[in-house]
Amino acid sequence: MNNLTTIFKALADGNRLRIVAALIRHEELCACQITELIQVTGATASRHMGILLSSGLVESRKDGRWVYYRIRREQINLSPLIHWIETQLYTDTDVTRDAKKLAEITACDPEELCRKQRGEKCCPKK
Amino acid sequence: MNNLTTIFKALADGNRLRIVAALIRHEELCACQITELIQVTGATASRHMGILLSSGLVESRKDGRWVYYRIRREQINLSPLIHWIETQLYTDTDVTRDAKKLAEITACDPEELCRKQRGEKCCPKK
DNA sequence: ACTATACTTAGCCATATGGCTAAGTATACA
DNA sequence: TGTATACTTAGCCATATGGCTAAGTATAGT
Repeated sequence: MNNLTTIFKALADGNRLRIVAALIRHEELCACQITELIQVTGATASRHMGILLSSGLVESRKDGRWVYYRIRREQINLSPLIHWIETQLYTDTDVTRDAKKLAEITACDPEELCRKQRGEKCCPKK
Repeated sequence: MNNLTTIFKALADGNRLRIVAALIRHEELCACQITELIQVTGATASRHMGILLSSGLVESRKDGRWVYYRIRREQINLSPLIHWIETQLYTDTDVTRDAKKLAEITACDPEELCRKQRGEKCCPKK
């Protein structure tokens, strides 16, 4: 039951739910993309990802300086939950707004995105 | 999405999850039975039930001085979630302990249970 | 009408949570 | 080997949460 409360606690925050929704649609996102999406500091995003990781909902993969996150789809006992969330969010206005924003975010390299986050110019659109 | 975070917040507490688990098994329980199960004051139990009610997971029915709660099973979009929780908790040790306790609790009338909660003698077993 | 009582609401307190900044770690590249 | 940088961890602060007691509400029974 402790296990289950950890999962629900992980999902009981608007920003983390946005992240999960984003990962449901995008297969894999890197930390800076998630940071850009929810508009918090990298430190805050990192902590959210830590919570999602330890709940077992999400897994990460390190590639050089970059960390990529994805839904742990091989956890088959979680998949009905993920699927349910997906159906609940299918027509959600916040999620569709995020989806639009994510399209822009994923359009540029993480490389460029991070440059932008340090205040430099990047990514023609917006 | 706000709707969904409300649901997950409602489930992101050990005592409320115990209550949901109890209601999954017992169809209907009254406030004093829930209070007895999770061993908090009536006021605290009442607040937990308020949170579960406003999440839409649970509904209530008043019968005289008694209030009965049950899972809102007619909410068909919630039923996959409820079913998933059920499968997750099926072999859970905390839940089986609660199930045992609930058997004792439901063995006596709410009438008697409340008498016990005021410190009077009640219910032969324990 | 009055009292008892099952539950709810209000108000208090300790802890948990989510944001931040600043410092730490690890990796790429000159 | 040294610097830049992508992310993590530590520590701070404001707000949220979950427990309690006490007061309020509604209903049953005398």
